[in-house]
Amino acid sequence: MLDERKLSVLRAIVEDYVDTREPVGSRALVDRHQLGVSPATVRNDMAALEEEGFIAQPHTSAGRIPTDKGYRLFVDRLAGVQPLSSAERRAITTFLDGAVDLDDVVQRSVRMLAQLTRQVAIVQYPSLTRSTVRHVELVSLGPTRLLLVLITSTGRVEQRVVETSVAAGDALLGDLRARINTVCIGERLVDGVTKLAEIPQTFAVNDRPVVHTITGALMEAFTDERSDERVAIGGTANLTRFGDDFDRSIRPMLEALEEHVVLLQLLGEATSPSLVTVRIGSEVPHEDLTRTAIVSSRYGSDVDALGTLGVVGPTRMDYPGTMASVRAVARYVSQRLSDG
Amino acid sequence: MLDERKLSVLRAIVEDYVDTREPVGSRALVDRHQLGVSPATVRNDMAALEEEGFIAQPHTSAGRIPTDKGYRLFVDRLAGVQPLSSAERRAITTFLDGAVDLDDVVQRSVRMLAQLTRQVAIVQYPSLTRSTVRHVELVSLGPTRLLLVLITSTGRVEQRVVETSVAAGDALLGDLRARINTVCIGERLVDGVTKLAEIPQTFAVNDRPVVHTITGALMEAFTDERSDERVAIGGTANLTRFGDDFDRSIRPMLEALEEHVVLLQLLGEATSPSLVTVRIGSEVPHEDLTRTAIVSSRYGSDVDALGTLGVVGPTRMDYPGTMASVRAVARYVSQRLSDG
DNA sequence: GTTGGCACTCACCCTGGATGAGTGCCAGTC
DNA sequence: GACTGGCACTCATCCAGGGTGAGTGCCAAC
Repeated sequence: MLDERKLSVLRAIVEDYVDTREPVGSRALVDRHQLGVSPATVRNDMAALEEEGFIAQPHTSAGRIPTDKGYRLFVDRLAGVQPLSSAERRAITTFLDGAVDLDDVVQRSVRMLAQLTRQVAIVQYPSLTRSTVRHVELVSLGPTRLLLVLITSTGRVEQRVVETSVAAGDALLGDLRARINTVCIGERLVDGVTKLAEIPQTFAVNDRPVVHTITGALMEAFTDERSDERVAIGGTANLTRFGDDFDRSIRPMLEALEEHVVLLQLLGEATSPSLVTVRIGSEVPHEDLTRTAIVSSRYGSDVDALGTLGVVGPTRMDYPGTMASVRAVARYVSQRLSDG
Repeated sequence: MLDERKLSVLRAIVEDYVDTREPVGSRALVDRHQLGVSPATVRNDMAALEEEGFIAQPHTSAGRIPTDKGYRLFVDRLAGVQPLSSAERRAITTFLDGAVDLDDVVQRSVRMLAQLTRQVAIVQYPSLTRSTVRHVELVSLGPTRLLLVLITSTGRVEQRVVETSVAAGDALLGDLRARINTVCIGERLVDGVTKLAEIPQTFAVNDRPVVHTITGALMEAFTDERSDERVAIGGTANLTRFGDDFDRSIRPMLEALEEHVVLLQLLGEATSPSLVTVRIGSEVPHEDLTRTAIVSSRYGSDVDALGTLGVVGPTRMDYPGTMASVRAVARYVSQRLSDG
């Protein structure tokens, strides 16, 4: 039903449309590509492709543009993997190597991704619950006031202030600090919680209430879901590059991008690391973004994803290039965060 | 030269133009305001105001719009201070009280400000160098690897990884940690640096190189200027509300907003806390933002500003309302950060 | 100093015809 | 049966031209 040449025609249409932003006609197609057939033949193929729903006409006397279904086929079957240039690889490495801490890594990744793809980039901060504990610190702020500091292997720092009903002595605090760290360091936060729960029992009955308050607050910090919701966004100026009629819909798109929770849903459904997920137009589960495509990838180790990153752009985007960039940055971030 | 009525006319023009986004003519003016004179008289006043450069005509047969100079006069002399409604005050307090840590305070402030003013909001993270030290922690990551953690009174956390040439024993580290904290806690970071510089001499000669490496890295963290450059932005979707011809210039504006360093320059010139600074159109020292106005205020104690926050909007904005919102949020943030 | 009247300007809107890219269909060719 | 050239048709886009009306500046009168 879809022979080789029809697929070539579809590929050519996608490529030209991505390039020129204009509906592509049969004549232009044979001029720009070596299809070896006449415009009339291409027209027949186009009619067939339209019949199948892969391309459409904006209006009667215009050329064709790919539909979401067309892009989908293009991505699944036609897009060759286009590796990054070595210059681009170098740029990623040198720019991101300059980061001094986690915030910096995330910020720079967003910038890099936005610049490489010339689209809106989104990077989720590494999930807290799936990170491992590097260190827990208890800082006394006053007799009954305590600052809890949690440092994860990915470099995230979380803090909480706790009020205890009675003062906790320095000796007790030191003891507790040591106990917590021996038990938790290297554990994933989800696992650390169960370890923390057992700690109070190992203390003298008198001390248990205070210890319980502290470990309780720490357990809360370990499992705070809100902390998993942090994202960084960059390259919003590229929204305007979408062009033409898209400018009208910038508003809702910007609004959607500010709704970080929504974004995370969109990104969250990406599959395993090293795989790049593409969602196109109507496949995007958000009303205001049905005219966009989302290219995303998880980062982290293969067994345990830490977070997701990706870009949002017009369905008319350079899929092979974008996918390559997203994959490259995801790989870099994975590696960077795994060895601290 | 500018009698009372001419000023009223200017005020009326500004208010109507802000309201309707359209050049305002003499008839509309007398209809909407109780000026007590006829359109013809208003026309004479308008001619005088135009002569002085406070208003202008987009084209011959159109109404008048205020110039930057006109807005300036409006802000300086005509804008009554418009206090926030008690509902708005409550909204600010309850929403911001829910913040759990510094990141949260900043994020929520940005959102609040963007929502109140319906414009693009910018909040600078509290300056590191002007904050005071709450706690310094040394975490051993390996025999010669150390994680330095600095926590400030505003809740900022900075971290650095240091490699030492020789291993630092636990006793030494404990000693050093205690020494650093006794000396630095409560000090502003700028002052802490000088205190840190004296620490190595108080240690045994053998230990000095290691101690020196550590305090050196810490001093660097204390004075890292890049850390002062963090800002949060929100409400970019409101850019599209600028309307009309502004939509064209969204691109450069978004780009300017992504250049955080530039933003800080713009904000940085704000004066003391509790005062609100307004820069209008050509007064804004950035090429791509000459069609915008910036309303900003410092936050922090009166003697020592910690950072700046504000909004960027079209010169055609509700100055009294915006100034009130900016002042209110700045006050809240000042108070919130001063008592941790 | 203020007002009503009046001529004038000019952006904006609507209309209608010309233009041309692109299509679908069909008869003819390999 | 697949491909091709020719041809009539469609329709968005562009451009010119006339009408409309908001708003002004000026002037004479109050």
